Amino acid sequence: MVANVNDTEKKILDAAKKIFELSGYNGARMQHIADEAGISKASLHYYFRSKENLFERIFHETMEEFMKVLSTWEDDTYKWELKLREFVVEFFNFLRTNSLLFILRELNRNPDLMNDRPKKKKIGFMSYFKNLQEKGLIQNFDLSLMYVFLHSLCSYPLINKIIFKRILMMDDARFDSFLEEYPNHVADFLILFIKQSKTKK
Amino acid sequence: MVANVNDTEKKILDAAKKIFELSGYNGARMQHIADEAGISKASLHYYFRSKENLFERIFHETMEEFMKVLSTWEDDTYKWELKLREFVVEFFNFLRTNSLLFILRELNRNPDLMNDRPKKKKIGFMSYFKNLQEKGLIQNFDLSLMYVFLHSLCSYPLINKIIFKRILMMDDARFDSFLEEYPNHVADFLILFIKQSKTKK
DNA sequence: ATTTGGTTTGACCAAATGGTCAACAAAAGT
DNA sequence: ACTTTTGTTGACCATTTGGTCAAACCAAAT
Repeated sequence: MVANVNDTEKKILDAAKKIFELSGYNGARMQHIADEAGISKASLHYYFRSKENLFERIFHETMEEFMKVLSTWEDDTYKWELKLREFVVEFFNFLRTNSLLFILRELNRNPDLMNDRPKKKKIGFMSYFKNLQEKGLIQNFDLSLMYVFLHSLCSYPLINKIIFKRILMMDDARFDSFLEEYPNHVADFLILFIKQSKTKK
Repeated sequence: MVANVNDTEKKILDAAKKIFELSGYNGARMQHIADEAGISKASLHYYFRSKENLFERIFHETMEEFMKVLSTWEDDTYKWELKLREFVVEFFNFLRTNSLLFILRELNRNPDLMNDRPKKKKIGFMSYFKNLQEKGLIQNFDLSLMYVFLHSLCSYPLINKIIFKRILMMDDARFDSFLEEYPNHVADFLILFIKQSKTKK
């Protein structure tokens, strides 16, 4: 029986994402991807002309999802403390199931991957807090710094899991329960950071 | 003229570190390493039996340097705020010239690389602050959390350079000057974090 | 039943790559 | 001077790997 085209394509994309994330572009083998998708290598090449081709598809789709989560800063009526906490929790959970290390590794290998992307119009985070600053609801501190803090605190614990577990002597269960509470601590911390910040530039 | 053995070995290690950091284990080519070191591929194999062999040498040496910097918490007479700030600045500058992404990427590829290592006796950071807590100089908050914060804030901006530059719309010069002041902001933040922390466990 | 057009695959290929080896070169003993 | 040990290398090898292709397969249209 011949599977539906889109079905096969989906199986390939799922398999490819898994293998690329696990092994990176250079470590991934077309044969492994084919095996994982349950098809022949020749079929794989029938759907995607080349490894490069397939890889770029996966990479850009992952970036797309990533950017989508980052742009959920539409102004609503929450207090900003709540909004920030909600974002941190959501962002963190997204990162838990999407390998950011994959993105970083491949971007480091080939920075051009970034240039291929369409220019992003606006950063949700930036305009949201700029707005608060203009309204005088929070102090006029450096938003770039806070952006970097936010991302660092959310991303790094997940890509550095192995080392943290080892150094903090936590087994998987302990570390997982640590991660469970973690985003709320991050939110606490960022809120504190904002509230105590003095105006400067 | 035949170069000194140790000299050649050094050239190889330097070349290998450069190539491995740039391309990762799977992306690195023995020929490239040989070229970079200015010797033949056969000579490379004369000094290091295999790629795996050479790689592990580089990996463990890098880990060693890394751990050395992390252990500079010998108790001295500084106020802890000063000590912390000094550590952050030093650690951050170390990270600027040593690719941590390399470590993370390869550890992700093969977690056993960590198990090969001799067990580390003590984490300088932990005992230093535990000591302060026992003396009642700081509150009794969760040190693991602060450890993760410290590392995340120091490490991530450097391994995520490419994306941050793009999103914050900074050119190399702007981003470099941002990084110049950065560790002091991190120190400010961590000090604030410690001072306002309530006792909990 | 036959044709048609898309899908699937085993077999195969050329290039790349880690690794070997015999021969040679340079130092170091003697 | 000579022998031995240590370095060095071009040529070569076996395997892996991305990619191709002709033949087979299959569902739907005729």
